[in-house]
Amino acid sequence: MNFEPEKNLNPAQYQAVTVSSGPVLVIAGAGSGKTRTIIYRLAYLVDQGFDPSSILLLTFTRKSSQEMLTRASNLLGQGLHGVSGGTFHSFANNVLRRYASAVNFPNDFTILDRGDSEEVIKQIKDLQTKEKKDRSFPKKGTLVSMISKSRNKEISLEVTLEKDGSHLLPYLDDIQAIADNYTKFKHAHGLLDYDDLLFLLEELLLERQDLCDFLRLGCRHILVDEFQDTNCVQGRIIKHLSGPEGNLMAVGDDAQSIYSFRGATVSNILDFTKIFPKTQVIKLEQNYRSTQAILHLSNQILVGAREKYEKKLFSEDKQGPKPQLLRPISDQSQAQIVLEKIFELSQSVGLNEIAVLFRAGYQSYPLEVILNKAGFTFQKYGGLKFTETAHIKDVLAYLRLVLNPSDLPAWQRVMTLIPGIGPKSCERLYNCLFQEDKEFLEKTVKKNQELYELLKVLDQLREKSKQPPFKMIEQIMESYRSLFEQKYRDDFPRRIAGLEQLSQIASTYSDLRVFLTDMTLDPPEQVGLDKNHQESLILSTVHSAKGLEWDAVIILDLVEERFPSRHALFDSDLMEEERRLFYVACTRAREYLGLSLPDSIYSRSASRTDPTTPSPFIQELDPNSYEEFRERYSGQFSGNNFDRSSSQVEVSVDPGVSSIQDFGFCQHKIFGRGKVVSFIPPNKYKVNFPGFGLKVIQGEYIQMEI
DNA sequence: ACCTGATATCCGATC
DNA sequence: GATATCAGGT
Repeated sequence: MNFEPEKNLNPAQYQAVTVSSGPVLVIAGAGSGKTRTIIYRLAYLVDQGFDPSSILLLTFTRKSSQEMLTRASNLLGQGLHGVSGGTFHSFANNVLRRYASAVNFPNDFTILDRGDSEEVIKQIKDLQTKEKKDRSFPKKGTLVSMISKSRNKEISLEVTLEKDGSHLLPYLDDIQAIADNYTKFKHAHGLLDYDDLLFLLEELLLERQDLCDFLRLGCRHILVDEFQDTNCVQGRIIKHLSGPEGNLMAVGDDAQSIYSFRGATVSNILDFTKIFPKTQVIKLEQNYRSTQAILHLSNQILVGAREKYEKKLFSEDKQGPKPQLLRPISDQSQAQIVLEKIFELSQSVGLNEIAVLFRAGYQSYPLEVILNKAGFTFQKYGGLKFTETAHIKDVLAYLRLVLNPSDLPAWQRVMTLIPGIGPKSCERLYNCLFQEDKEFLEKTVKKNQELYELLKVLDQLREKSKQPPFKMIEQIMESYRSLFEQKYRDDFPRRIAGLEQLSQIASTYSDLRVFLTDMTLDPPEQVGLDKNHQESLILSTVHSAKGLEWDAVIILDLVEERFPSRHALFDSDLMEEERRLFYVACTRAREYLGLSLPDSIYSRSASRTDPTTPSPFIQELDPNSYEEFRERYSGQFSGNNFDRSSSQVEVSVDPGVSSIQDFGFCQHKIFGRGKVVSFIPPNKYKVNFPGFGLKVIQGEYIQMEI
């Protein structure tokens, strides 16, 4: 047995692992062995004789909770059966599957994913705005975002719009009405979206003391990972569950809070000690992951951050090369240069130890094309999920109807596959299903062989709802195939492969309900083409890279309007979050960090190439903390071209291409001290003020520091 | 009345 | 690349 905490942990980690009870807050800096600490904590609790089934482990993904449990049981040499682990949403789901009826909701509800919610919203919107055809009316995606954001942040729609989309304020009443109807609709059809899962769980805990007490038996020890990304309801749920004993350990890092758009609030961490007065705070400050050079650069990013829990990350002197600032001429050549860099890196580290990170899913597109051409296998995290493709959703909709016949969105999916049936006919048919008067239904079925087929299959499935899910998929495929062929004539083979994969995934499940829940709550990432599980490069959004680490990391598009995202440019809170996001990205790297900053970017809307402005986060860095490499017009980018002084010279050669210059800091009467980022002729400056964001200011209003 | 196919606009991250 | 609307077909 190798469970020897005193040997394998540093003093702070050891303290966190063996702390006796009561509320504990662990502030764990990036790479400080946070996962390791949680794993040892789990093992320790069981080793101390606590019943595994009284432990609840809440993590950000199900995968990470499973991994932690496996590693903990390896450590102990005994299984950890009975520990409940998963995300907040999956925990809520598990409780509500049993007790939703206690708060007046059917136990066999269907969970709506983002796309489902959008469909519902769209219909409500169409119904409401029948007469007007207003082109600037918010689209379904925007509507869902706003409504969800208002719920997650627990502020009114009005305030949400004021803060995040003031141009939509004229539509406030319409949006409010849509939101209200959306709630009614979900209730009428037994549907819950992600947010509902949490709020309904809270309602249950509040209103049913008996159930709350019962559930607490399984939560004598609660461990919450990534606590900085919990929102208000999640905070309250934990408080209810931990009860008066408060055996709660929250682990997180305020500097890595990157989910404010989902209502996550750092105040859950910052106010923790107020909510749980007897809290012990333990800080893990030793970084084991990154080299000194990477850590040095990353720490600089946080220098300008506004509010933070004081902590100082330090590391053993782990040596390594300076981070590199790669400066391709365009975003197109960026793909080429990154490919070459990957190739170079792959000589010394495995492909699966290299990751390319970016702010938004579409930014990896040019790189993906080039990687495919070059025959590199890669896996992409973030972006479109496997279950979000139309044909997969079609099949899942059949299955949803087996469990919840009042799931109107699912009916619409399967019925509108049939030629001649659109949303309107579907709704009429749907109403017939639940009414005495079946005339319209019978008439349509007689006329429409395919509809008859569909209903027959669904009846068969419902009769045998206990059979394994993959069997059901087989049956569905028989009737679905011809509809499918008509609908997806163009890229038939790829989609067929997807359905086979779905069937394969399904074959690992015996229960339909569990299968469907996992597909919405924890969908498989895009299933790659590499069947033999060969090691492959990782492409990932920064958000999806949370908690992961690689030997080599390259970050794309460190350019204003991309990273930081355009949305954040003039909102100081969002700007702070972009900063933390960049911090998270950099601290994923162990040995090599590459920052790519293209000088120009192709804009599809204008169909031309525009010069870029370097990201303010790059401009704030001390130029000595990285090495700069420029792509030459004359030939391919290579390390031999490296010439530090040349970057200054090239500015005069090509004025269209901006360059990084150190303008130093300045003072402003209102905004305080800020980093001057660029000079805008004739006499303005762009300045980044910590806490206020990027501002363009007249020269006479600021005072330069010497 | 309702469904289907063709053309202008907008683009964030996730459970 | 998706979404939203408009025009033509049953």
